[in-house]
Amino acid sequence: MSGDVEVTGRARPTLESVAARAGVSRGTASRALGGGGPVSPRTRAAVLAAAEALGYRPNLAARSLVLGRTGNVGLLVSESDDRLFTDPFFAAIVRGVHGELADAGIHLVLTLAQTEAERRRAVRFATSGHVDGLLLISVRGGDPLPEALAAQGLPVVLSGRRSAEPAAGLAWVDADNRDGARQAVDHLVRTGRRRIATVSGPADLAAGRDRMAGWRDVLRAAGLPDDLHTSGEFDLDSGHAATHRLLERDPHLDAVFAGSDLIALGVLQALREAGRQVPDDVAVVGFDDIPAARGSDPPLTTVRQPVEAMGARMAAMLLARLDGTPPDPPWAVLPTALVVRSSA
Amino acid sequence: MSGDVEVTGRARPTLESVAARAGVSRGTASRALGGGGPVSPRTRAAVLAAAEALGYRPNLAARSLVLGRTGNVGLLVSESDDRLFTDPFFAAIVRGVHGELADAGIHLVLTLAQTEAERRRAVRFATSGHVDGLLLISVRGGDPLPEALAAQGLPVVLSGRRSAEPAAGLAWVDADNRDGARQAVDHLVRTGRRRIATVSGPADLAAGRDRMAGWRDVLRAAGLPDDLHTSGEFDLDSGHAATHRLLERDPHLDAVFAGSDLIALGVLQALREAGRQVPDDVAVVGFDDIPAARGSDPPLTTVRQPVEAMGARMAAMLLARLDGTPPDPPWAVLPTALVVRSSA
DNA sequence: ATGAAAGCGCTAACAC
DNA sequence: GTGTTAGCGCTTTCAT
Repeated sequence: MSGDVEVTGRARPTLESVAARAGVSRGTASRALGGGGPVSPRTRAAVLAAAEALGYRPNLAARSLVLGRTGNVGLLVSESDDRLFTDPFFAAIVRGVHGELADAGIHLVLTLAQTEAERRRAVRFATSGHVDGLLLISVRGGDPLPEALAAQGLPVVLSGRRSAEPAAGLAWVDADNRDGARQAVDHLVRTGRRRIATVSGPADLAAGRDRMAGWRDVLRAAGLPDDLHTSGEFDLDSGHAATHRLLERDPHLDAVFAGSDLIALGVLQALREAGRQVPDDVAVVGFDDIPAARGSDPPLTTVRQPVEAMGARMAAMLLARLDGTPPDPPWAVLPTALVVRSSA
Repeated sequence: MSGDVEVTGRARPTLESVAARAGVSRGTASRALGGGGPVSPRTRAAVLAAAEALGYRPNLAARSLVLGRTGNVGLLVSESDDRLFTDPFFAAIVRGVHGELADAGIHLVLTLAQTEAERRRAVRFATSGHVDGLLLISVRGGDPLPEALAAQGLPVVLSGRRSAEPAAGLAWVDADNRDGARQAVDHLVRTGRRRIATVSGPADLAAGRDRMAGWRDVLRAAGLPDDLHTSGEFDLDSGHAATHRLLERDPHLDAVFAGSDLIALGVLQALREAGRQVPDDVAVVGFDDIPAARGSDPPLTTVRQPVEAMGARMAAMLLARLDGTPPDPPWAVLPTALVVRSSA
């Protein structure tokens, strides 16, 4: 080959070259472009024109070095489970977060932490000065990571409920899982169901616990038995296996509240195998409203959570904190809503 | 409140402080920690100990400023469609990409570009020196973005087939969509189907076109008619509506090859409404193997593509390019595989 | 093998 | 209002 023809032959223009072309000093050019200092309209116009002509883009590393801020926030997916990768939750969170950050000119740096080694790397990353703050997704109950990070002085916002008095520098956003579950089970009770089981998600994820608690709330209030429950992962196999166990314990159960739509799909499958008609013999309600929920047979009644809005809210809370106005209270609970289709 | 107790009271240790503690100069400390220069074992040990004791983390902005590299690569999701957000494709790509980058100590900066305004912002971002290279996801056929970016001298790798001779600095990775479609339709033919329709994805996405081409390949080779095709988006409604149209055109069709699993779910729904049994009256094959594919009634026969591996490969190609060894050829096509369940 | 010094591109404090 | 200057923290010659 005839050698690398370096297309970017001319080096990127610096503030220096812009200033030179506009016939001013570097400091003035800096003020004209971004800073708040006083600049005459004439000069400003000249600098802007020069920058435009040269195609000037500020060097972010240099800016970040002097400012002590990076203009980045991290999104750390503490993914011990596969949930994020089996439903579109992750993508929706990202979309919400990104929308909010982009408006503020902040960039999103993504980090996954599945293994223990990756977790250590993620901590190093978060404390390396690469980001000004951190968003944490899918944190298990006893996980010390958020507090550890916040203790380093890094602003942190989590998805998923935490204690009502989070540590300093720590905030959280969650969907109202408990109320969503109540709506779902309430719907079952009002439509005449009496033996209502639940297949809930992992007990060490707040979402799993809260959805089960909502189920129990309604049953107790209605004076109905709350003995039919099993928990597992948020996936199809969990739903499938659990339903067969439940059916053995009580062949006459007439409803199942599933902790997620994927679980619900497994429930439907098991009910088919057991010869039960849905919703005639057994009603089924899911949670999440994933796209495939509309395509099941029958289409799934489920609880929708505002995932994208949750992402946006997390980002907004972090930005507020970075602006020096920590949100008070340092948490937010977003409403969920029942979507009634044919399965219940 | 009693004032901000700045927990990070002591400023972050710099190389200077490490050097001081080790009793050497800043330059020596730098060499000991990372650089390749000659350092005596004694000195190196002293510097390492000092760094450890101080909890030293290099300032990335400073390093990036002097090195002219950022240690970041961008993942730009040029999402004109909703596909990434309705199936777990996006998450799997991210996982693959991240795994590869993390090993190289490179960070992933995520950018979405849905609207025209966001696209402009994304271009500014990509050319702002914030990233050393760019990964592009979900690019439509005529989109000039990749070439424009590559022309700026930015190394770019796309997901999805491009011309066989991509522009300089541009590379791509794709699944073998055409072959996957061939496997699917071949399976239909071998199991006795004769009126095989397809509901394909968008014609301006290579994946959509290639899957339809594979369908046609097999039908022509088998001397079967290839007139039953419609195209739409990669979603459930497309599949649903298209199937009703197809059924009108030929009530006797005995198989449908769907361009995605979500389409296939819509197809199943429409077939149920039309009173057709699957697979007895009509066989259905999907594409992607999303988690919900196992939960449909009947479970979906589908084509699996190695999404995570595609992400990893994209990242690997970009890293190679950044290391100065551009991959040759500048593309990769990864194999797909038929997963037979009950729907065909 | 080590120290001194230059400089990456930028902002902000300080003179004028 | 504008120019000058001093760094931000790091890597890398160049001497020694």
